[in-house]
Amino acid sequence: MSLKVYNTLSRQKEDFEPLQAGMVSMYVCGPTVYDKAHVGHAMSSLVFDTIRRYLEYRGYKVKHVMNYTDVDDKIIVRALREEVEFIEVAQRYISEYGRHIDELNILHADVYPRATDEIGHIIEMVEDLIEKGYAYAAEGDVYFRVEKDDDYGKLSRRKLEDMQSGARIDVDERKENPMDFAVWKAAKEGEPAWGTPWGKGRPGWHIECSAMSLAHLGEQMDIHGGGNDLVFPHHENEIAQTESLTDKPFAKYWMHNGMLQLSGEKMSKSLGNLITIDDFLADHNADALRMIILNSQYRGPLTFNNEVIEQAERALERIHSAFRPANAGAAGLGDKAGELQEQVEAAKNSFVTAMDDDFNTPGALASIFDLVRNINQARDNGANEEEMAAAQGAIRELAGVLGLRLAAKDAADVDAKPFIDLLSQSEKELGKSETAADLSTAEAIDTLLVVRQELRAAKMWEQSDKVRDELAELGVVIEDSKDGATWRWK
RNA sequence: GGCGACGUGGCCAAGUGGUAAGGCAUGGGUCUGCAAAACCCUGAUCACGGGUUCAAAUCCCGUCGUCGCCUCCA
Repeated sequence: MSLKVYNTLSRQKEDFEPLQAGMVSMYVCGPTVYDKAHVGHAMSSLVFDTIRRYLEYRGYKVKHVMNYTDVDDKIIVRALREEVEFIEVAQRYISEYGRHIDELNILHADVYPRATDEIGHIIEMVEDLIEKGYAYAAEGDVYFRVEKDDDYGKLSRRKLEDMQSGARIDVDERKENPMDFAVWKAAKEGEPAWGTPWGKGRPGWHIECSAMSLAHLGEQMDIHGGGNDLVFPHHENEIAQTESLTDKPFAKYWMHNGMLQLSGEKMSKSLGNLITIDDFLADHNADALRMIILNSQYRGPLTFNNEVIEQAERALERIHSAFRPANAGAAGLGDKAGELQEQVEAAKNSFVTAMDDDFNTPGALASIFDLVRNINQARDNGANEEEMAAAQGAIRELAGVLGLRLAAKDAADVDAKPFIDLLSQSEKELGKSETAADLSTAEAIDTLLVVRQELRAAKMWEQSDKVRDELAELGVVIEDSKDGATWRWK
């Protein structure tokens, strides 16, 4: 069993062998913080969180770095519009993204470097590039000299000639080659700027990641990740800059997640067809978003729409069904308990096999669903709590590797009043004296079930169904069985 | 125009040479006063056309379609 990882650089799945045995360094390009983050950003963070979790499950010690781009044109534009300092805009959205990371159950990176905190490193790097002839200053801007870089284009598989002929960019007279890109930008009046030997200015977009990864992970790293829209020019340029200086392969494995598709198009700020993370979480659980992402292979495009959200929520309910308690009076599986244990082993093995194949999360989910079925079958066959516990623990463990919380709603977080009202109403109809009004939510629901049972015993179907219907409106599902009724949160 | 990815049952989606995982939905059944859940059963030859092979969804060529990048972008 060995882990295979698809490397954008080679366009092939390769055996995963980190530079240092047992250790993995991983740098993921984070957002440019000029606006609210959308579910596409979340997808990237969730994909690499899952990769990290699995690497850790496989026993690797992972050093995870995710940067924030906190100075760029769009941030500056926004700050001017709001009449605040650019850093204020950046800080606002960095704080917000940090909150999303927790809401989405994404493990914290070891470092969250920000461009403006590392200007010193960046300037040093630009100086080095100029000194070695890989970059040149022109009226305060500094450009990378692509023709000096023999293998420029190797990541995105482009040739300089092809790009020049089809390029939609304006030819800048100051560039030696139209494809030369800025590593440093001269500041215009009123823009944030830092002093350098070639004038006041700010970093180009690509140089920050090079400088920060160099500072935090060294000259080489194992995994460099991001959305596949970053392959060119961002990552291509990072490679050009960094390898020109170090003369060593920058990242061993380049990993890119596919784009989330909303109504057939990439969700992006410029297209204006985005759903923010806040929008999504206002109506749905974080597990639902993760489920959608896990259901497809990370490299491919991801269909995102209301139907898919609904399907993911139903699929989660299915996983939750494995955690329902044993049937009342379960006799136990006895000799047959071994079968469930074998099924647990089988599920774990197929989970690892799937994940080892370039993080095939849909396959991993299939293993979990198979085990869910096995548990439910065992319950139907009379398994007791103890017999189900190990299998349920395995579901929790494997789902946890995928970052699913599977948290049950806690009755203590729900206001008891509507349930108590419903209870006294029902008791009135039954002609009973009313129960004390200081019940907890859970107690009120338990008592409602008792009352409903009395109504049913009296064949007062209309009234008993009303209790069920009204509880359903409050989010409580009642399930009858021959051993009595149980309830759960929908 | 250049580069790249993709097209699998109603929907989402694995599978990249030996006759197609999983989830959602549908229909039937068990259970049930009814319902819900769970469980059982139920359906695809893999965009289209050629070719290679004993054998292809899986390799090659072509066609059509969708999408991404080439400009800021997860």
